[in-house]
Amino acid sequence: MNRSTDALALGRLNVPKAGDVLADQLRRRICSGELREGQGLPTERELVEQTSLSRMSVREALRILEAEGLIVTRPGRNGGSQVRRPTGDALIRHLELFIWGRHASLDDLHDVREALEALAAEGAARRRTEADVKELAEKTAALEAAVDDVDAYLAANLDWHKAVARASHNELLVGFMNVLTRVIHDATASEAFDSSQVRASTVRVHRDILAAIVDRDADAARRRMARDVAAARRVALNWDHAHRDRAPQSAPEPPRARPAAETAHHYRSADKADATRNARGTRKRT
Amino acid sequence: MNRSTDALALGRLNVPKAGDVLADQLRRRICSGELREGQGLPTERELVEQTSLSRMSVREALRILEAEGLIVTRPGRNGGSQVRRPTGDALIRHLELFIWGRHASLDDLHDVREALEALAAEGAARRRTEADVKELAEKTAALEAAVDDVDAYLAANLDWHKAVARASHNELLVGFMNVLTRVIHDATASEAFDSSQVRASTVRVHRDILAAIVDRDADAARRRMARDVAAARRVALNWDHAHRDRAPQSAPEPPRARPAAETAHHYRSADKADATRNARGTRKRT
DNA sequence: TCAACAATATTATCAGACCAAATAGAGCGC
DNA sequence: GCGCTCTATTTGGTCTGATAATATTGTTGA
Repeated sequence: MNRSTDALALGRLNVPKAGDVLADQLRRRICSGELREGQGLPTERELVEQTSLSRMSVREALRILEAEGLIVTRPGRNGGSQVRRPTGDALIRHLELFIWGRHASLDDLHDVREALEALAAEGAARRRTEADVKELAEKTAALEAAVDDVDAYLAANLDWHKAVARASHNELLVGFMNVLTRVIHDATASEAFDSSQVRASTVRVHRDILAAIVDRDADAARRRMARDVAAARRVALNWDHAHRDRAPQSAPEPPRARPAAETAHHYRSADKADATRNARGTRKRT
Repeated sequence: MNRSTDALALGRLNVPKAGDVLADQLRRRICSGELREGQGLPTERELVEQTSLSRMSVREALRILEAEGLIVTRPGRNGGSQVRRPTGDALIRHLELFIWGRHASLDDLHDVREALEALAAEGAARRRTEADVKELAEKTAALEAAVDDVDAYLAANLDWHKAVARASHNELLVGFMNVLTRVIHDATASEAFDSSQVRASTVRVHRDILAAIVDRDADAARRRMARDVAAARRVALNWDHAHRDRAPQSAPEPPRARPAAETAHHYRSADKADATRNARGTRKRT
């Protein structure tokens, strides 16, 4: 055939759209510090004038930045777009999608979670503040108090692990752990923890971990946390293997390899920090 | 004042826009498996008809999903939107923005990476196949061969680490490591590894790790990998501290703390799989 | 003084058109 | 028949202009 079939093979040539390039430019200006947090960005109509693009393309650019968490934009008179530092929320959303896209098996998820939980415990032992200790003590007490109610116990447990991650003062770790614990939690039948003996034992281990964090004993914290998480994994997977035949809840047949991790893990309104998805849009026209 | 100033304080009430709710709905349908990879999604005009929204809102929804990596959309006759599993690219972008926003987190990033690399080495030692060993041996040899060229060495190094993750047969881990190594690589000045002594030592360690993986000695693999990555982190950060005063390339004063992570981490055409951002848009009107 | 109301700035949305790109298929020459 | 080109059609990409919703600000009257 004609030449250049092998050399210079530039596949699929991604043509950027108008909104994309504007978003790129604005993003660069924001990240370079030229536009600071707080009030920034011209109004849409000013941008239209400056760029000589259409309103639509300008809005697309703003929408992209908004999805990235770089700006928030409000309607109304002193409205417009303000520059923001991205919080973890957007990152978490994308992490969740990423995990979904990988069809990771529950085993894989647990492996990664174990590694990160251990890291969190270690970091917490190293960098905890007094306030962290206070919070962790409270969460531990709450966990003990909830030991008789399976669902309350699971929620408290989730909460406790998140608090440990926070105490490590590693924001990235907090984000990863939030997502992982949530996905695993959603994919795990709560009946697996229906044994009060299991729960009591976990509470004991958690108290030991807390002690290690208080003592700033990073090594003990890591070891104990690793054991705790591994135990939880065994409990969950054992139950899962024993009851594998339960009815799939809604999707008729997730035909991928490992159905356990596939079914239920998207958009649960489980715990805190889920306010973004609440407001029901009751403002469509007739 | 009037009542409800304290109780029922729902602040800032996030009003979702039309495009958002459509995007949510489509996302749910995609993630539930109702829409599968490959051809999917109706055309824009069909969606307009079905939802009785305007073309603009429909396009906003599609643009959101596209930014999330869930769909790709191509113009032209058999064009339209295809469902895709998100690759790491979108996640990489958001991770970079995130660590830009929390300016202290290059350290955090390294912490997480250390934990995951160790896990990868351990998993590789446990679950490697003969093919994995063969590939790892090749990559190790390539690394040795590239020891004299800094850039080639760094690329080979990246490649080697990815191969280890693959050998662990944990899809999630592979994805995470791809993302993390890429972000760290982009944020790290290659000059930091300008010492051939450092490189030679790293090669030696890598050979030891490979030996441990071949022997299925998970513990040794984990330990050695942890040491290797920690050493690399020290090298990078030391260089960073020593050269903190170099001129920032364009922005007059990035007022945040760590300029190293600020300058060069967006849109690098470093290694493979970066064909998406090349095409220069030369199609604006007169 | 202050509460209701009008003016206004700004985003959100709609509507309809036209442009550009990619493919399918007809037509044509060999 | 085979392959090329050219045209028609489908589809996303963009523009224009107008209207609605929303939030702030100023004003006015009790």
